[in-house]
Order: sequence, then structure tokens, then C-alpha cells
Amino acid sequence: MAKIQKVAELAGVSTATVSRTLAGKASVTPETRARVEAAAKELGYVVSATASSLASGRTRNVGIVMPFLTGWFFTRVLAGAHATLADAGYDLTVYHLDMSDATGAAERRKRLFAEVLRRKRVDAFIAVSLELTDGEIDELHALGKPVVGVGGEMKGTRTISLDDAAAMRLATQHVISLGHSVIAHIGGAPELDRDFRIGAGRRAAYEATLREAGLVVDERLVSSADFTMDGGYRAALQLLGDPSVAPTALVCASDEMAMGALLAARDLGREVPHDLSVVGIDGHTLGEFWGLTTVAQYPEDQGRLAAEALLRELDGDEVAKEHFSVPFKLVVRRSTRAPQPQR
Amino acid sequence: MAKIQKVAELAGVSTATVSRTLAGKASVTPETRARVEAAAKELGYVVSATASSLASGRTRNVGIVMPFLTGWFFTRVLAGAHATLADAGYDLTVYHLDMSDATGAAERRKRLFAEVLRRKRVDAFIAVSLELTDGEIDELHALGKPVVGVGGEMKGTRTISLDDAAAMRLATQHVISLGHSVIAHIGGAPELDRDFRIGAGRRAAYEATLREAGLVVDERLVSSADFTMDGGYRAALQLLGDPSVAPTALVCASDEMAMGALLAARDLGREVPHDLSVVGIDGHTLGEFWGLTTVAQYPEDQGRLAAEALLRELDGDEVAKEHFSVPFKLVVRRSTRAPQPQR
DNA sequence: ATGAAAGCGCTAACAT
DNA sequence: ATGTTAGCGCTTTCAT
Repeated sequence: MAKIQKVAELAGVSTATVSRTLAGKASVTPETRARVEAAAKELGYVVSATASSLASGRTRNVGIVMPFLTGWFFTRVLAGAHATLADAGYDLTVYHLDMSDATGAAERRKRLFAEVLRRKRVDAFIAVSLELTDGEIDELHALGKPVVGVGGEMKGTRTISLDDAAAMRLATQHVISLGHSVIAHIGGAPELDRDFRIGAGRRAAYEATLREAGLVVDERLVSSADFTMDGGYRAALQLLGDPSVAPTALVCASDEMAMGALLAARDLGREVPHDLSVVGIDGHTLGEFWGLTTVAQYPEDQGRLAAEALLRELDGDEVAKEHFSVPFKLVVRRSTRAPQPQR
Repeated sequence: MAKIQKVAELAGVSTATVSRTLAGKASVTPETRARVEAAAKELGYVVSATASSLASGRTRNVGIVMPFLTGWFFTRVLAGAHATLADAGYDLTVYHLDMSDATGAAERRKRLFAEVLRRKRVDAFIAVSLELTDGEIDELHALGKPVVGVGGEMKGTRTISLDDAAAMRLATQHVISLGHSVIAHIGGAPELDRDFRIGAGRRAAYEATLREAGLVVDERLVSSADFTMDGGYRAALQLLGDPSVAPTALVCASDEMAMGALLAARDLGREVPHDLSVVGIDGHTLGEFWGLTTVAQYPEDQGRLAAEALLRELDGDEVAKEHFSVPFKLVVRRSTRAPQPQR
């Protein structure tokens, strides 16, 4: 492994000049630059990240802290952030904030803040859908490094996320505008609300939108699940099986639950969209396959935006510590249409 | 940010002793250890990863190189590796080996090997389902760091993966033992074989198993797709729609394709398992929901095993540079049963 | 524009 | 068992 000294000798300059050249600093003559680059190339020299970090105080590495390492939303945020960072020459180190109640989860969580995140391995953090205590938020900020959140707001932190209420409002208005008036809802169960109180926010928006349209909110039309397909299936079975109500439309707080609902409808002999319109939120990859109408959000873009904000802040730009609402879009497919005369 | 010197002063020892103590070295008296730990705690001292790395030559960080950052298999391998590494006090840095043909993919790929992986940010690598050229494998080994592969073999490298042939054999034998004799197959399309030639291997095993059982291999019973649900759906539509063949069982090279096939069967009015038995490979999380019989593999465990092997090698243990086949298991659910007299 | 040299904060011989 | 000290490989003033 060639070191900077070798390159300097071969190029006939000092190590300082090599350092400047490879760091892309301006104050190097084109001729010197060429010689240095040639020498570096010939020796196959690549700067040592550790030595550079120690000397400069910058690691060129970003940490991403996530409550789940799998899952549609999380993996896409990761991919988006990675793409942007990689293009900027940054690496991405993953930290799992264990929010389960598995053995040792609480201790692992404490250690993450007390030790792991403090070892100066990264220049900045991306926090994805983290439900942190005030103490933890303070610990995060006490690291003295830029932090940007994705998915859900965090006080004192720049955050980037979907406006849940607006998205749900759009989904609900869509079926209302189609002429539906008996509209059911599958939301996130509060106790299973891993995803940042998203369930509660979306449900409230559903109810508010109905009221604004002069429709009544009926408890029997509302159910909740855990954001999974399986959960959506069960909840829909309950909702659609109840003979005392007859919804013609179903608004789900996530696409995965909506897909489960699609299956439940089939199993109950209800044809979508003839007998029932279904709309979800997310823009899940599989939605196309299911012909699911949805309010799409773009988690990959959210990851990108977070990384860009971080990069700007690391470049010394002031970044507003406020919330930024990401774009979302109604994608109409085959699962929704105007209510049909029943057969 | 307290440094080691402060801790040494507070504890009344040298920095060397502080270093030894916090590194968990044996040669420290319990009393000294206690004093040092108390001092470190009081000052909120955590070693600087960069300084420690530069001085010791060890980063306590592992790199994981993956062709996809999303996807059922990949994210689980990541999660498993992360869990094991985190418990050992290691961090995990993610590198995306872009194998797509998007703009700049080829160049990004070249740079990954030429620069990114060479900056000494990690002590070792986990390579997940990587189809590398011989040159790239050499570049990887030239880094002089332990490498272990997951999913697919890599010459000269310790690898951990499913025995695709054995898994497919088991799936096929399962339906044969149930009494099926007209057995269709949806494999991975060779040109879409992102997953390490898995498609070809599994298909060959399907055919061999049929022959061993004295059954004929019929081209018309074989189709292929891209390992997705959508692809499985389309392929199954073709297979089941062809009036010249009448398979009573369908063996798929992945669970996602099998789920697509389940939907296709429904749409064609074929009841599973009465009219058609379906079995997949993977043990996908959604399989339970679909009642899908499958040969389950455990990618999270594979990630764990890879990390453990790496950790052992970093501890100086010799690790055999050979292939290790991971366990798999037939999980029988509602999608398979003996062929029924047709209605 | 370039060079000399002083660290960055820690670890690991080596010495005791 | 503990202390002394020389680096680890760079970056960055400060000179020139």
C-alpha cells in the first residue's frame, strides 16, 4: 500500500502538495497537478481514510440510524441516501436502533447513544422514522454533528417527510369525488404504531375529510392493523363481513394493508372495483401489479433529499432546521371507480 | 470531547493503561480497571474510532457489498450481519455494487474497486450475491482483507449459501411424493438472472429430479421469469393457460414468483390446492399469509454466519476458504396436496 | 504555488 | 502491572 510519501517522491514534490492536489484544492499549477496525479495512478495510491480523518477531523462517512433494516420504506430511504452520498465520495454506515422488546433491546439502544454513535466514525447522521425520547434527541444533537430526519418530525432537527394528513385527505377526497359516501378506513393500530404515529395522523385526516364533505363518521367503518398485508387482510375481513354496514370504498393507511384488503374482498366475493373501491398510501412497488390506486410518496427521493441537505450543511451552508414536506401524488389505477348499482 | 489524556490524569495512570483497560486487555489490576472506568464514565469518554484505527491498523468496521439495497433476501442478509457485528462492537458500512445498466453504472462499479474499497475504512468485507469478474475477485483479495461471500460461490473465497440444486430437488420431490406426475416449473430467466445463476441451477435440479423419478421433462411445462411476483404471475398465466398440457403441480424457483402464480391460478379459476399444488423456494415472510408451501432458507442467519466467520478470521483463526451450504427446510402449508380427481 | 513541520488521538513496543 | 515513547499516515498552518 503506497503512502503519500512515495507519491511525493515520485512526483518530485512535498507531501503537502500531494495532499492538496488529491483533495482538489485550487492552489496547484496544472503541471504539478498532472505530475502528482500520474504518480498516484502509477503507484495505485488511494488516501487512507483513517489517517485523513484523524488529521482533518472529517471522516467523509455518514451514519444512518434506522428502527428497521428491512421493509419497503426503510430500504428505499437507505438506497436513496446511499446513491447521493456515494456520488459525493461519502460512505454510509448503518446503525440499527432496536425498538423491539427483544432481549437486550433496551440496553442495545442505550449503548447506541452512549457509545456507538460517539466514536466519531461519521460526520453526520440521517435519522429515519425515529421515535426518540427528548433525552435521546439531545444526545444526538450533543454529538455536535448535523442531523437530518426522514419520516416524521423531530424537534430542533431538519426533517423531511410526507404530510400524512394531506396524503390521507387526498386519498379520501378521491373516493368522495368519485361519488362514494360510505367509506371505510383501515388505519394503523396505535399500539402497533411503529411508524411514527402515522396511524393516528392519517385516521384523523380521514375523519376530518369525511366531515368536511358532510359525511358521517361511523365507528363501525374504521378498523386498524399493523401496516402489513396480513393485518390489512384481517381488518378488511372484519369490515366487509359486517352486515350492518356496507362500504363502497375503503381507504387504507398503507398500500400493503390495501393489498391485503384486495385479497379479503375477493375471498368475500366482492369484486374490486365494481363492488368496492380500494385506495392506499405509499406507491408501493407492487401496487402496479395489483392495479392499486394509491397516493404515492417517494422514499428513495426522501433519502436523497436528506443526504443532500446533510452534504450542504457539511459544506458550511446554513440549513434551516425546519420541517420539509415531500411531494406526493395520486396514482389512479384499477381499484377505484364510481360506485356501481349493486347487482 | 474528552480525550484519553484527561482520563489518564483523572485516574492517575498513563494513557497506555487507559487504552489497555478500555480495550479489555487482561493485564490490568481490578483496582486500576475500576479507577479508569470510573474516570472514563465521569468524563463521558469514548475512544475516537479514527485515532484508534490509525494507531492500531484496525477499524472495527466491516464493509458489505451488495448488488441491491432493497429486496427480501438482501435486506435480511444485511440485518443478520449487522446484528452479529454490532454485538461484537463492529460497525457496518454499506457499498452498493451497481450491476444495472443505468447511466454511469459501469464507471461507478470500476471506481468502487479502484478507490472506494481501498480507502482502508474497513477490516473485512462481506460480498452478497456478487457476480464478479475474475479481475474484480482479484482486486477484492488484493485488498489483503478477509472476504466472505453470501449467496453463490466465489473462487478462492469462503462462501455461505443455499445449495440451490438440493433445495429445488426437495421442492420437486415433495410434490412427486404427493403423487403428482405432471409438474410444471417457473425458473429464473437466464437473461434476468440477477441472483447468481440461481435460475439455471434450480431448473437443472428440477429436471434431474423428474428424470430420477421416471417422469418425462416437457418443454411446455417450463417457463421463466425475473423472480418477481409480477413475473411469476405472467409466467403462470402462460403455463396454466396452455390447453395442451395440464400440470397438477407447479414448482417455482422463488416464493415471490409462486405467489404470483397463486394469483394467476385464481384468475384462471384453478383452485389451489384442489386443482393445482404450488411450491416455492425461500421462506419469504409473506408465505405464511398465502399458505404457501416452500423450501425455506434463512438469509438473516446467512448474514450472521458470514459475520461470525469474518470475526473469527479477524481474531486470527484460520477460516477454511471453502463453500458452506446453509440449512434449508421444507415448510408444508396449504398450497400443496395430493392430486385430486378433477371435477 | 509550494515546502517544512507540527500535530490529529491513540496504540504498541519496549522498558521497568 | 504499568509507564515512556515512537509512530500510525495524513492535513494544515506558517513560511517562503
